[in-house]
Amino acid sequence: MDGLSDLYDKISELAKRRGFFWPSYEIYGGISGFYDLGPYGTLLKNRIIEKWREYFIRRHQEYVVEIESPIVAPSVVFEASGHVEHFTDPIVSCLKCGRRFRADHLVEEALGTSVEGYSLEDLSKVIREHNIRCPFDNGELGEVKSFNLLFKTQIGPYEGDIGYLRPELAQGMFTAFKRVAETMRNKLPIGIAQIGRVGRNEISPRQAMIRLREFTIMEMEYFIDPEDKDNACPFFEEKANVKFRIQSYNMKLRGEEPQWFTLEEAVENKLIIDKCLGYWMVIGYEYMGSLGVPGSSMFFQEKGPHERAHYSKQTFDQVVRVSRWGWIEVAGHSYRGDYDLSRHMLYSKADLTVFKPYKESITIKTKKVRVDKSILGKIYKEKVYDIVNIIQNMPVESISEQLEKQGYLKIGDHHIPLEAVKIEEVEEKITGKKIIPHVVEPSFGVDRVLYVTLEYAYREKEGRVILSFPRDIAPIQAAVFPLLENDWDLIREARALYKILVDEGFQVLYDDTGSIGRRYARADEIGVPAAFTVDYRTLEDKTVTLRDRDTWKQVRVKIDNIPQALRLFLKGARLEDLGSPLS
RNA sequence: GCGGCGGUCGUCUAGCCUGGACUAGGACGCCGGCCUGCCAAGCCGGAGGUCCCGGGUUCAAAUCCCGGCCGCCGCACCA
Repeated sequence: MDGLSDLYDKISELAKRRGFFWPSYEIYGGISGFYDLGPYGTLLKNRIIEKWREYFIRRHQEYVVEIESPIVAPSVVFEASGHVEHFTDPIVSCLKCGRRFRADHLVEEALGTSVEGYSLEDLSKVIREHNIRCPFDNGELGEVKSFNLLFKTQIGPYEGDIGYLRPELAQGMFTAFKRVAETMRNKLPIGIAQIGRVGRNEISPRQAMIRLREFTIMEMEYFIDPEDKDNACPFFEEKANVKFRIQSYNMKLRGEEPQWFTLEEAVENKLIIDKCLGYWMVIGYEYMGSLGVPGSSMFFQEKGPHERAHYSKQTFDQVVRVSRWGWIEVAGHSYRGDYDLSRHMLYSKADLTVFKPYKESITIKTKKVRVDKSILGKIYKEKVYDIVNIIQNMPVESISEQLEKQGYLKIGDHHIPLEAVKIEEVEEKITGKKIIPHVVEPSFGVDRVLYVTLEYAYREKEGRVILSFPRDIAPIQAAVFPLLENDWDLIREARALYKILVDEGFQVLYDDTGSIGRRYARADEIGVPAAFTVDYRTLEDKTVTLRDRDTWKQVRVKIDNIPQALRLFLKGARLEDLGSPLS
C-alpha cells in the first residue's frame, strides 16, 4: 500500500460521497456510535454475509444450521449468561477533575483486599470511610454508580419486566439449543449460526465503523462432545496443513512476533487447546482471505486470562492490519466450554443435555439396599421416612459390613434389625449417558469486516480511485455503456443488454452520460469488476467489449455469451479466456 | 467521562487570528445542451450553503465569548 499510509480519511470521504456508509441521524447533528449503510454499502454487506454463509454454513451443512432469534430478551437470559453481572462496571468519578475509575479496582488497590460481592453502596461507604481519593489529583470521589453496557428496555407496559438488547448473538443459540438439537436428531457435533444485530452501550465509541453501539454480528456456536473430541471436527484433516500466524499469550508477554504454524502444529503444540477451535480459526482465516486480506496482514492473538470474557477458557482475536489503527479485531474465536449451557440449565431448570448412546449398552451389577418398611413401620411409626432416607443415602458397603459384623444397623440410637434391611444384587443396563456439550465460537463483526474489505480493495491508479474488490463480492457486478452519449442505436442496444443481465440475476449499472472514460472511472470507483461497452461494431456483429476493472484490458464477447462469460469472470476466469482480443 | 484540535455547497477546501465591501469564493462532482469512435478531454448553461446547534457581546458575527452536539488524537473504557 505504498503512499497510502492512512486510508481512513480517503475511505470515509469515498464512503460518504458514493454511498457506502455515513454517520446516522446527521440532520439532527448525529449521535456517536451509529452508522447508516448506503446503497452500495448495503449491497457489499450482503455479499460479505453471503460469503460467510458459504464458508461457515453451506460448506458444513451436514452439521451447521442457521437460525434467527430476537434482539430483545427478558432479563433472566442475561442474568443466566452472566452479562448482567459481568457486563456491569462500578464506576466512580473524581469531583475535581471528572476522571472516571473502576470503583472496585480503586478500593482493591488502596486496601489490598478483594471487594468481590460488594454492592454499590458498600463500595461508596468503603471509599468514604477510608478516604480514598482520586489517584490523579487527590480530588474527592463521588458516589459509586453502576455502568452497564447492556441496553436496557421494558417489555410490555409493566415496569418490572426488564428486557435487554442482546450484546452478542450466542444466548439466542443457547436458549434455542434444545429445539435445534432435536431438529438435528440429537447428534453432535451441531453448529448453530446466526447473523443479526446487537447493541452495546459503549462509554465512548469512536473510530467510525470500528466501534459502534449497534452493529451486525455473524456468529456460530459449534457444540461438541467434550469426551469425544476426535470426532468433533470431521473436517479437520482437510485443513490440517493450512498455515496461519498465531501469537500466543506467552509469546506476547515475551514480546515475540506472531509466527506461522500449520493447524496441525498449533493443535499438537497445545497452542490451540481444541481441534475445533483451530479448525474454525482456519475457516475464518480463509474467509477473510476471500475478501481480499492477505495472510501476512492478519494473525490470531491469544487473550490473556484477565483479558478474556467471563465465559471463555481460551480466546483468540483474529486481527487485521488497517492503516490508521494498526491491528484491529475482526473476529473472536472462543472456547466457551459448557459455561453457557450449564448456566441456562441452572436458571431455567431445563435439561439441555444431549443423550449420548454407548456403542454397546453396558450391564453393571450393583448392590442395592431394600428396606422392608412394613417391619420398620411397626417399630418406628412416623420416624420411618427419615430413617429410610438415611439408610438409602449410606454407602452400600458400610451397610453390609455393619450387618455382617454386628447383625444390625445402627442409625443414631436405633438398631435396625437384620431382617428389615436386605442387600440385593441388581443388573442395570446402561445404554448411554447425558452430556453437556462444549462450545466453540467464532464471532465476526460485519461492520469491521466491511471497513477492512474497503481498505484492502482501495487502489489509486493515474490519479483515479479504484476499489479492487475480489470480483465475487463487488456490490455492482457489471456495467453496461453505449460508447457515445447521444447515439440512439447504441443506447437501444446497450439497454437491451442491460435488461438481459438484470433478468439473469446480476446487479448491473447502466450509464450513458459523460465520456466513456468518465464512465469507466465512475464504475472503477465503486468497484464494478466488468464493463461492457456497446460500439458501432456491435450493430454489425453482435459483439461488445468486456473491460477488466483491474487491468483496463478489453476483449470482444458475443452478446449471446455474455451472461455465461460474466458468471465465469466473477468466479475468477481470465479475461483472455472469455473473448477475442481487440484488434 | 477528561484534555488538545477541529466542524463552511454532495465532496475537498479559501475566508476566521486582525468582526464590516461575503450577495460566503474556488476546485471536483452533479444536472441540461453542444461536441466526442474506448479511459475523469473541451465549450456553453444550471442547480446546490440554516457557515454544526443554541445563547451572548456588538451598530454589525462564518469570524469574538459561553454552553451543547458531532468528529479526530491522547487518556480512561472496550465483559
